[in-house]
Amino acid sequence: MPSNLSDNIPDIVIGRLPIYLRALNRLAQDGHEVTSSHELGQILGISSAQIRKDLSHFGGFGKQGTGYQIVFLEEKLRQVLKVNREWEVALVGAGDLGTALAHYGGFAERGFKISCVFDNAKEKIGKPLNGFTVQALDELETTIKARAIKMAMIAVPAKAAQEVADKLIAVGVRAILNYAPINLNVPPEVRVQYIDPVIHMQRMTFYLP
Amino acid sequence: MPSNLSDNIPDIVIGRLPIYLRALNRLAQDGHEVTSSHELGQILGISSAQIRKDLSHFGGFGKQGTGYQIVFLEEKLRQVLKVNREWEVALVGAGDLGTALAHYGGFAERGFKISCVFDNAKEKIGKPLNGFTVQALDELETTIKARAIKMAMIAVPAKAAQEVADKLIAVGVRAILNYAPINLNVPPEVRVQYIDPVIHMQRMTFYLP
DNA sequence: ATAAATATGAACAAAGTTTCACAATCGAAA
DNA sequence: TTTCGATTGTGAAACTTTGTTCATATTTAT
Repeated sequence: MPSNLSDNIPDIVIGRLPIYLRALNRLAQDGHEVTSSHELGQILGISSAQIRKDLSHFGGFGKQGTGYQIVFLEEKLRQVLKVNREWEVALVGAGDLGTALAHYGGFAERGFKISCVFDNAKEKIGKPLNGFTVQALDELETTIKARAIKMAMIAVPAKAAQEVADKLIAVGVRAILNYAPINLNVPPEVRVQYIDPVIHMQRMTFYLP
Repeated sequence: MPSNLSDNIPDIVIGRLPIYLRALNRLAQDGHEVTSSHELGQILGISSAQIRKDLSHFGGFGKQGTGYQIVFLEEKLRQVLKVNREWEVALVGAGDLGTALAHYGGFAERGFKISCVFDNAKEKIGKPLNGFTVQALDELETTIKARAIKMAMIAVPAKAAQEVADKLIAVGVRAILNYAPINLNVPPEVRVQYIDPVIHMQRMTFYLP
């Protein structure tokens, strides 16, 4: 009898759900209506048993003999992941990277709406950026509290990242996507995900001759 | 008796080494000369035992009672990861993302030199981009083979990514950093790492109230 | 010199994750 | 209606990863 209520699902399982969701999107776009754990596993390079076991944490979404209805499974996964609604996201840092993130359409498309941008450089404050006005860091507290924003992206230099994170957490942010190449120290109720492309590159060179 | 020779080290261990290296860099920059598994663990939120165990796969780099000499350990980790030299990298895709990647200084700084850029859009080919000239995809084979390039980044739309990957692999690339939001099908001798920021965001919303 | 404190590396134990294997179920076809 | 092939969901087994403990080595303080 599986349950949706924090059954203490392993984090590694949660980490695979967005990948399943992305593959299902693609299958649906390509006109498929049903799929199977075997087919999904083929696409993703994961065993079919693992996919079935992962999904079974949240309920029986498939039909024996048939497989999974793609749109139904997508809907269920969106519910589980809480991405069946729009999330407002604060962006801190309006340098090259911050600017690129503000312009990237993929966030809004998939439910994450960047809704304010902060920087502390005088020459950037007040400038328009893809529909926003870059705000001073001083305004971070007011803006984020007023909108009850819970998610943020950090795109500032490494030496400023911890301080920015502390500020964000103090005003209620609970999930941070950190592009600064540094580990953040955060309390346990705050989630952090890291993106540092060099780390990924260094992880691959080990296997090269 | 630990060995550097592919002792079949778990990939998860390899994945942590770049993170150790990044933290060591930072400690060195801050003027530290030695550290301990305990201190590193504090910084990274990892147990000290795990750090010692990970490192012991490659040799005894520390001194009992003292800890680890930072520059020595950095050098050893660079050797293990094969990042104690410069790697040439091909970039495919000169759109917004590709352009941002070409301009990002962090790759060259840490040993990954983007040394050619490809796109198939007529209006981009021949244009200068941070010191390179954007080349047509037709020239991919000649250029990559001539320079014996083994690493590439894919920054093209999802629908083109698999085809690009196939081309790259055919001409000798063995490690791919894929920014397209799609899983690539590759032979076992090729490593792929994925960067899709939305996936990271979706992984965090599960834990939000 | 000696004792106390610190820290590694290795062996062992515990916890967590993945795979296996199969009963139960479904839909289609004879 | 019965049979057949396909496919799920799941408990048990196998495997991987993490954490604990301890013998030993080094440094520092007395």
